[in-house]
Amino acid sequence: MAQYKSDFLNVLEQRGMIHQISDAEALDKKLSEGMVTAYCGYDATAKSLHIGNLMSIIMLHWFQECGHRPLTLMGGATTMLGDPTGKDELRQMKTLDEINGNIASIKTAFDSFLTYGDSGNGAQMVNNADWMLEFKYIDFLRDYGRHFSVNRMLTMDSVKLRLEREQPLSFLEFNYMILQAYDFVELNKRFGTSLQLGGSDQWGNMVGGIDLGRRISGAELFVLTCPLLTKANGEKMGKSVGGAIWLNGDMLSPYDYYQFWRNCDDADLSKLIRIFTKLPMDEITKIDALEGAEMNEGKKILAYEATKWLHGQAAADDAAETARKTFEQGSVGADLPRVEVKLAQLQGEGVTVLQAFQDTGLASSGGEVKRLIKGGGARVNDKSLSDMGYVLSAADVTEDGYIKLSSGKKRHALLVAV
RNA sequence: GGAGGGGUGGCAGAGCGGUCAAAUGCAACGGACUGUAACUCCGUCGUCUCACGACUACGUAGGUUCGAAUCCUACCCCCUCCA
Repeated sequence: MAQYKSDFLNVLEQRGMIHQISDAEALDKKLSEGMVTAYCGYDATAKSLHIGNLMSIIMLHWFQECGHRPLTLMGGATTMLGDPTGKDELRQMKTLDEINGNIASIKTAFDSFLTYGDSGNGAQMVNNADWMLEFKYIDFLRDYGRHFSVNRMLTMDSVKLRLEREQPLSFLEFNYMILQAYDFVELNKRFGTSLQLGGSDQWGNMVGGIDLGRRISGAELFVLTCPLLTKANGEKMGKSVGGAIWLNGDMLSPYDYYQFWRNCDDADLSKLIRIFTKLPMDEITKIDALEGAEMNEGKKILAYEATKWLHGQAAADDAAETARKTFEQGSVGADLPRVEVKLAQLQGEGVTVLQAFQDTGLASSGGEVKRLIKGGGARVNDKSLSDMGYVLSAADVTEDGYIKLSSGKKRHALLVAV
């Protein structure tokens, strides 16, 4: 394991977050000599970032923690181009309003990891729409286009692989690396940014910025990538029952977020806890030593710490408590998803389980509920349900005022009588 | 602009006039086993009824057929080669 002079690189190294560095030695030197400004770019395609973006945010966190200044670059302009990769006929171009709304919404997650401020090493949020929307095509080509060799671009993995597999590659996409390279140079000009962080899949584009910087202004720029987050079995990480693991609480509840980490593979625990919690290394080492069923304790710590970091202590406590009650006591926690029903309706015609399971989001169609019941995975108040025509009535409401519905062992929801 | 190939379920990828709601793999969901793990095994996997059956689906719109994802026409999109 390499030893670095700078705190930042040492921290990342310890936590297994370094994949490649453009010039490790020179960067290390620079970082140890004084404050450096670094950035990482994010798309504003959704209202929330997801777990795939989290590692880079955490890199920025440590960066700031080590006394440097992080910038979060929102791709306000680049997002407007839409993601051309999708095969959908209607590649949805986002409107400026949508994008700006997304950006505002996304920022809430950053706040958990970075301290924004104008002075010292306060983090700053910037938006490439501020400079890109005004581009004049001809000027841009003259000033920057000439620095890019198509021959070279064709040899980059992102392009080469696509061409080899005979996959379509639009001109738009082909330009992405140029725009991204330009961002780096612009940020260097505006903020003295000299380091770009990102995922290893971005390496090619990021390095493009180094070259451009050298040609345009002779600036010495660096790039550092983190490994791509994959599960031990090689699958991409970041999906759960409901879909993507969003960082915003209104897109994915803290409880679900907690459960996501709680359910990680044994083989990933050690890796994840280093990256996604800020536990000191000596505690992490202890957790590394856990074996077999003991690892569940480690996973609880991972889940708790990761949730705490993102959603705060109170939310993490609630999530942990709900998980404990639900799984260890078989009772009910406050954080389980709940849906209201009118008491009068329960007393009257009642609610079919078919409907109830759909209302609570445990199933998306009547057929799915039926299959669930057939397979023996549906439960009402923890009692296995076999009658698919069953109608919930007031009699099913527990003394606490709800009906607990479960799909399998892990997914629960409450129907609350009001 | 010319020639050819193609658009099928979340993805990949068969089918090429009826037996196709559409093989197979992956993903997903449930069950068993467990440690709220992994592995393995079993079941499910368009909607509605769930028993039969009905309906909607194979780029879009028409057409030919008793009958089409499969044939024809037009349109849209993608790919390859030539110019």
